[in-house]
Amino acid sequence: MANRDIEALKERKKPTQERSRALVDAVLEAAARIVVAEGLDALTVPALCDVAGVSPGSFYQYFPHKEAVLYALLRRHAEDVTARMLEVLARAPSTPTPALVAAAVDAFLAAHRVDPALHALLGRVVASEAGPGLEDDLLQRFELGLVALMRARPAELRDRDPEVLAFLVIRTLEGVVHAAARDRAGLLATPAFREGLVTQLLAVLA
Amino acid sequence: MANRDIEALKERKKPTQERSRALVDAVLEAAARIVVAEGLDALTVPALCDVAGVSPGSFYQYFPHKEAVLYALLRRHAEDVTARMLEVLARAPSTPTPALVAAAVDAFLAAHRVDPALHALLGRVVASEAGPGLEDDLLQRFELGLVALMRARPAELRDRDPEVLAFLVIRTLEGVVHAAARDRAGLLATPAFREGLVTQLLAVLA
Amino acid sequence: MANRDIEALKERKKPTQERSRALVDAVLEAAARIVVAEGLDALTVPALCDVAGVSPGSFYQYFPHKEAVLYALLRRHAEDVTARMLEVLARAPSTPTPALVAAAVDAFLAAHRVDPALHALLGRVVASEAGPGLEDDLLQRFELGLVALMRARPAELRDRDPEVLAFLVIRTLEGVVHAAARDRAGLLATPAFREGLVTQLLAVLA
Amino acid sequence: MANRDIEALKERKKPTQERSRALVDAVLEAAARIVVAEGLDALTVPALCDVAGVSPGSFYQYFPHKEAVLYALLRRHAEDVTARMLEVLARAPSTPTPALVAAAVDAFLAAHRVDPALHALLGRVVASEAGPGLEDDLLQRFELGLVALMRARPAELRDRDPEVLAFLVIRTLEGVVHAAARDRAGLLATPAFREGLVTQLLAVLA
DNA sequence: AATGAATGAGGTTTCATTCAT
DNA sequence: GATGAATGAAACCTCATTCAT
Repeated sequence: MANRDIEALKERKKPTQERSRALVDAVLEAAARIVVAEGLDALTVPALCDVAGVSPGSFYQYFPHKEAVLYALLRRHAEDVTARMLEVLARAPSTPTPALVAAAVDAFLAAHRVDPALHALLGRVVASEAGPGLEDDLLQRFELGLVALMRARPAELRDRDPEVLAFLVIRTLEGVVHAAARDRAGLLATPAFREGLVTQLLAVLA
Repeated sequence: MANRDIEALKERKKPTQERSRALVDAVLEAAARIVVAEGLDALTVPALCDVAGVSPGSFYQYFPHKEAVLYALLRRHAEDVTARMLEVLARAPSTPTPALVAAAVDAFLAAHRVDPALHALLGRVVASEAGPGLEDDLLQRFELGLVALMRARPAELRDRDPEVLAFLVIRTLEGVVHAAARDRAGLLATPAFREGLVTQLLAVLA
Repeated sequence: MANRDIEALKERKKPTQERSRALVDAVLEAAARIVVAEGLDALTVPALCDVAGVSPGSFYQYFPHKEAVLYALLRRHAEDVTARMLEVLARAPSTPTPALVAAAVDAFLAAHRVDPALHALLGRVVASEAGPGLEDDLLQRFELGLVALMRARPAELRDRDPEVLAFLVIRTLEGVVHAAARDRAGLLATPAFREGLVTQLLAVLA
Repeated sequence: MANRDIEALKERKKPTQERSRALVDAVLEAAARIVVAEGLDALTVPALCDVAGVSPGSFYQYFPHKEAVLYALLRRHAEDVTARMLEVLARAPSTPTPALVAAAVDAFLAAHRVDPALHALLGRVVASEAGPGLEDDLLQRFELGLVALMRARPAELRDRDPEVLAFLVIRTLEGVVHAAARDRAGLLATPAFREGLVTQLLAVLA
């Protein structure tokens, strides 16, 4: 799965029609199934077309290249997670830090409780292939939100660099939750796991 | 980069001669360079052979398949990291937890300061491709060491599950450090980053 | 030319369209030409594609593997021969044994007069590579027909085992005719050759 | 297994030394084993060297190319068979035709009762690859002997062409016996099979 | 707008053969 | 004379992508 021109992602027809939207959904659905069941290498265009019930010609009318499918999946996931996190941050002003952190952890865990295997995989894709730049606009909104939040509570921030702390918090969440999703799916719903995460992040933030 | 028979890794000739050892090293070196510079998909056998100055025939005399190169790289890294961590743990009896955690973080950071881009890739991508079982014997020795350590300090462990805590600690280290290695290499040497990590892990462990 | 999964033969697309039928024919034609001119080892996929004017991609859309071409050629030949022989056997009830044997020999010779070099190769090499099971359904129908015929003439069969006799007859025909096709193509049309074969087989059957 | 320069066969060192003779024997032995057990395609130089316990360098000191091994095996078999047949023919003057034919069939069957699978395979090799020219000097001595014999019995030959008859006899023997060796090894020792062959050949010859 | 046949580049791997030691 | 590491040509086959229908 090579790195590909991310800018090309918008070049193709936007699936505004109802039928086209269905096609795109079928493809993404199929991609998720294939990738979870057989791994990234099984995500070939023929396989995708077979599972999605779509012809290669149609496929290439909505995706500029194969990688676009993964990127779309990734964006979907990133949007979901970011939305949940921003929602939590939005409640920040009226919430004490410990409750806020707990809520954030819960939101993050909730986002990863649906199809954890897929999310773990997507995490890997981000880590390796797409690298920075794909989901960064989303991730950064979260990071910026977090930084803003911390700056708003200088007593807890003390004289530390909020950007470093935000980086730590977000990457810890991602790293640990994806690792659990991949290797110990059972942990995801465990109170001990959640408590640990909350403790850890609270220590950083306050 | 498909998952491949890990058992086959020992089937090929061991490079006992000096000449062969040089060949294997050249290949690993080349693989690291390619992967860091152009990504996992650029790691093809022809590319590998070109960069390493080796013929495909020779390559396949020492590696059962292409993936074996990555596994070898991974094992190398895992051995390095584990050795460092176990060394720290060995000093445990006479060291208070905060100093221990700081030492562990330092050791982990030190291990990732050489070729951080490669390590980020290895840690997150290959480890999961190869699945559990490749570096597990190494990783688990570290995890078990950590669990033992925590059980030896029941006052700090309280009634929490040491295995969950060990998982959190190790995956946090991996996730955060690899993310930094990939996206913000500058952070790796920052005191703020190190402090943050220590604080975080200490919060979990004590 | 390794033995290959015979079951896979039906996995590929059946050439229903006119265009595809032409492709398959071109490939078989090319295979016959190559094999006769340069031997079995010259039958490589690149050579096949070059001669047939087909791309490897297209080739593999209609043949599951290289061997399938030979199998198809073999089946074609076996079907031709078997059809001719069964046709002769069908006339059996009203025909005395000598005339029947003469007719069978003539039919067999006629089948091998077109492209004898190819048939010699197919008959002796491929039949055994593919092992029993590829043309067996065809060959056995002939063998069974022969057995039935002999049982219907117990005076001539006497107390001998018809299956052994059928084996002798069929393998003699094959062996001798293929040898002639290969080494002395001139013989195939010779009355002396034909008479000799008829005499021989008649001696076995009556 | 490509066709190769047969003339090159004598280019290499003749194994006159005792040690060399052992090497050549080991290689031929190994080749027979491989070919019978796994088929012609498994006869690779590495496999041959492994099984024979010989290094490739040594191998190429005694064989000009891989094919030479098969040719040597073939020559060995052809020499064995021809010797047996000529021995039978040598007794001809004092023996009536039926007894002679029976003796010839017996000799031929005896030659193929040792390692029939190998002989069936060699028969195929002759048929397909080496073609005419490899064992022909041997085969022709047999054929010529047979022709001479028939000419010596003009009453039985009548006005038929002895060369055609010799061809029929020899190819029948080869074809039928090799087929039996390959597909129905059990038949080789059967009286019914032997009787059938004798009857058949006798009908041609007398 | 959809289809799916065709393309052909290119990847992995093996193996016959040579040659330095 | 023997070894076995090195070579590199070449085979098989897949797959992303295009384009005629």
